[in-house]
Amino acid sequence: MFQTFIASANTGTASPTRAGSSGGPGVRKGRWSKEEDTHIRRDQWRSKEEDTLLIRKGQWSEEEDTLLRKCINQYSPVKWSQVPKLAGLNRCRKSCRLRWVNYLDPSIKRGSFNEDEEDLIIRLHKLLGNRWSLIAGRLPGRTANDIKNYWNSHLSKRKVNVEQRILEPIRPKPVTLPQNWSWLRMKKQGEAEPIMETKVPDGEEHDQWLRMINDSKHDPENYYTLNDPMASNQHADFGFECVYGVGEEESNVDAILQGDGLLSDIKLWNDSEVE
DNA sequence: AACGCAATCAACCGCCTCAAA
DNA sequence: ATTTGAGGCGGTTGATTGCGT
Repeated sequence: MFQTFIASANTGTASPTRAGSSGGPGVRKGRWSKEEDTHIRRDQWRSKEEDTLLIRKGQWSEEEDTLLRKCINQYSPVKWSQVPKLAGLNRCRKSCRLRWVNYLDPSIKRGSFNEDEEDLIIRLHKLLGNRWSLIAGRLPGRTANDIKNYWNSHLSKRKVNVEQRILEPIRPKPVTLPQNWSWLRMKKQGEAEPIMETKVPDGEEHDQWLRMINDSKHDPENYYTLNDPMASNQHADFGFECVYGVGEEESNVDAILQGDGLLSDIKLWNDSEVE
């Protein structure tokens, strides 16, 4: 089915113009050409078992896609290390996995990102930085690779803009909140710049907010002191968990997203918006 | 039509973590 | 305690595509 090629025993390379990791004069470097790619060459990701094989690289053919789809559908859940063998593919496990998770998985959403998704990516990137898989986890049907590519090709162009609005990813840290509770202005400790603005919710959402705060009061892990922000004009020292919900980082993010209403009014802002 | 440049994105690379041996 | 294998991740590359000249 695939071309075979006898590799050099020393270098393991399939092309006479290529060498092993040590390289050397006259040796071609950089991306493998299409022509070279028709040869089957070594794969650095491979396991010991795979080491005995000559693994294909480069663009996937329709035939390979079909084999991989068939294999996953038939054997799922399956160990990726077994996929090449089961599928009859001369690809390494990692290549198979990547092809599936980034392209073949039927749950993957194709097409351009809409405004909502874009907005969500910006907000999540502000919170999480370049943790693409976490971000992808909150955009159904989108892969980490797609989001990363989209960020790098589209959103990073607006980086200057974004950076004016977002000073840094939010990290749990104690802050002092001002007396004006119609909105909260949080400041980075020791710095003057406010990093975000949000409104304290009212009505039922306010009750939810207070419950969350009260619950967290009794959590010995919390490092902040707490006053009821709506009950008085006192200052209160908070950790960001207080705003986002107490727990692991992920659940904090969930709190932001699920608590729409509680926190949907999170607003990125620049200096011109500061009172 | 031909060329050059920029943008896009699939795929590769190297590293990390974790579990099992 | 150490080694090994597997899965997963973010960064990067380079082929392809699109667009302007």
